[in-house]
Amino acid sequence: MTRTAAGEILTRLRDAGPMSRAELSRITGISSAGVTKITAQMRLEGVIRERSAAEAAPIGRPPVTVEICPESRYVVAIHLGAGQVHVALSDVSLGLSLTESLEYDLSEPADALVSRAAEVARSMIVRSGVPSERILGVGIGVPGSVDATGRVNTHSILTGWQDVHFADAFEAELGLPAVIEHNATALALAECCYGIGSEAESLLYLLLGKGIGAGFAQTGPDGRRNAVEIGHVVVEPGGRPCRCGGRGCLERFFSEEPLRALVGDQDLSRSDLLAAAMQRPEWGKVYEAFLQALGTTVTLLGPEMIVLGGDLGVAPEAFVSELRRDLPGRVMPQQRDGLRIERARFTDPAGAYGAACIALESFFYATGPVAPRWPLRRAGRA
Amino acid sequence: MTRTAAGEILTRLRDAGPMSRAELSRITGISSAGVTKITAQMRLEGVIRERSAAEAAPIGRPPVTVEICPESRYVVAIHLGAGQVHVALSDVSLGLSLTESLEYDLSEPADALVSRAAEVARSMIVRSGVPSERILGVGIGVPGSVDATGRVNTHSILTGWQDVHFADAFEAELGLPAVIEHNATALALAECCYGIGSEAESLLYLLLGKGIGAGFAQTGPDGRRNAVEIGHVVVEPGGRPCRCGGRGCLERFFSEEPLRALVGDQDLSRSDLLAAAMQRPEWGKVYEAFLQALGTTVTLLGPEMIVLGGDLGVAPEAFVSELRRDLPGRVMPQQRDGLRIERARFTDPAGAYGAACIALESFFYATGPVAPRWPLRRAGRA
DNA sequence: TTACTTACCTTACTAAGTAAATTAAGTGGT
DNA sequence: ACCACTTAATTTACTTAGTAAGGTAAGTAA
Repeated sequence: MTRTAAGEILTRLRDAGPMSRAELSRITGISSAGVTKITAQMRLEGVIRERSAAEAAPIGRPPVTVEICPESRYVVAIHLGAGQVHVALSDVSLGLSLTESLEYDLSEPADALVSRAAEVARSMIVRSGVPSERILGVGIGVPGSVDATGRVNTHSILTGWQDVHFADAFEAELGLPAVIEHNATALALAECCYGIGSEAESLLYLLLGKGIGAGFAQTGPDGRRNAVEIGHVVVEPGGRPCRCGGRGCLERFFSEEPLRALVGDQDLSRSDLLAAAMQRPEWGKVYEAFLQALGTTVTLLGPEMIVLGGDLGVAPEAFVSELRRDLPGRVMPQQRDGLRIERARFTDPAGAYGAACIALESFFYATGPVAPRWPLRRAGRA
Repeated sequence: MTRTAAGEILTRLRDAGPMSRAELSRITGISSAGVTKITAQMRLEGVIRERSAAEAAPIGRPPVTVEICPESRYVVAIHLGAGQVHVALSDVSLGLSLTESLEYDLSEPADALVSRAAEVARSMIVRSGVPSERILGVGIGVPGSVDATGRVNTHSILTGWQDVHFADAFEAELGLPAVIEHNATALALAECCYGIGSEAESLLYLLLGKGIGAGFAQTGPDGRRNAVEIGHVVVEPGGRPCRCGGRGCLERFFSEEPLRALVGDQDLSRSDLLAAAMQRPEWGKVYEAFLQALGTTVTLLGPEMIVLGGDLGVAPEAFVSELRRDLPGRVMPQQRDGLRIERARFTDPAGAYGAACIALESFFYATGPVAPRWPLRRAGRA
């Protein structure tokens, strides 16, 4: 979706690392004059800097390498998880400088939650000492579906939210532009751009927690991204009823509650749950259901990589190696060859990384539906 | 993916019908000055015309309605189906003025087929009497996967083609720019833009023929489209081997060959096959497999409408009504509510409509990866 | 020193739009 | 008949984001 030459240049510098203006011109197709002009502007804005040339070519004028200044701009990341909110401040290389979390009750009204999260964000901004004009915007990750404009949370099963205008709400609270995205989708993009999937063209991010969800992301201009309701793929037609209204959904087999029931231990930490479940005789059926749903998802969406996130990111090595062994047999040969299965790189406040990534795409790399905000002089004019 | 204001205006005139410049400005957000300038250029080019105003508002200066001239430009459509090629000439409203078909053997080399198809296209262009500068380009529908650039047929199971550069080949043959797309995907877009799905935001096109395939299309800027390998969704793990390399794929249950085996009649026409199959006692299992794969596909992709194409487009009414009754129970409630199931509007040389649509998107409405070609004066300068 | 190569910058230009003011073409009140 | 009012369309002057062409910078090699 990269639209402007400036966004294209920044994205290349992020993905391929520091390089000379000449090389930028070659790989982007932008004229060298254009690169000069745009990089000059960016240097004025403090967004990129020159670096004392690396290995010069043996001939001709040695190139000057330019690189992104990670701390030149920041975004606020707000991850609304199941009962927990993470707020963080991220630089443009997805480095989180401050993070904070807060608990909430799933029945808490959305607007009350927005106020509390915004208060945390405000105090964090103050504490960080980052001048406000360097903070470009807010990215919000939500545990449910998002409309096409990236402003409304249309539906969240877990909390019961319906058509909540989170972007509007946070913009009003913080005075910064905001975008929202589905949690797993945001994480898919984060892994795709900055994490384990940076070499892959497309990726499916699997998120196991209270439920099981997924997101799909693709790099490049016109790279699409979308939520994937893998938790509600039917793996046992006519099976047990699911909160989604269907029957026999994957989530009724492979998510916290059914796994806990399988293990029969309510005190086990969630990260140990999978290891314990794998010891049970009934595990085979659960694993088969998971494999079937995942195989179908890969067949239909064709990702080059599967990234295991949430509790799957800390799954026992046996689980990962079994999956690497068994999944290829469930997908088409063309997909099978290149298919990689990896653990997620971003953990801990994983959702905050996703939310930050979404904000960066929109407000810094200019690949989202919103105009970039880093040219400060233009923003100052408004 | 609409990028230029000109493309945006044309797309609106297509989707919402003729309207005044003022209204175009309002709904697109383009300044009224811009609309004036752009429409003036388009009128010069002969692409749009004014119409003696419709019902004027009771107050203020009466608006002048503008509309697209369907016969102002043409594209060549080439549909490469299973053993049959359709070549057609289409105006910008997807009206096919000439169509022709030719048979080929599935083992015929791709380049020989290109030559023969191109020869048909050349003679058709001559016969049509359309001046060559009004023919914008070629759209090619292929029975397999296509790379991201819209130029290479990476893989076709039916014919065994691998990495065939159809766009390059037809450009060389015809001297016109070319784009390719997966057949079912092209048809999805055609139904979405001009056919039964014009009110829907997104749609899944199901194509039953020798195999079963599908395509997904979404309207609007950033509207994505992609092939959907529904035929290779596994509906019976460990089942009968499929030519794709997997086992128990839907295509082993629900496509020409297995249906014919079910009915036990080799002479039945393909359009009567489904009706005959529905009478057999084993139909229930086949239908269940279809329902399961389709339900999962809808869950994962979330289309607003399902369009039945190919032999499904002429399926018995009983089939369609059963599907309308049974499918909603297999998808999530949010998807269930708005989900519509309809027969395709484009039949006969259906694939040609798809191919034409793809060409129009790229070369006229400027929503594809290629620059629009309708401004003749610019093209003349090159 | 001179020739050559590659990197980068400057100038002049163009494409594609916008904002603000102006003109056009109707209605209805007096 | 005339004028206020409204909406539509156009014109003018400007802005933004680039490109093309050519010049300058900074090194190596003979």
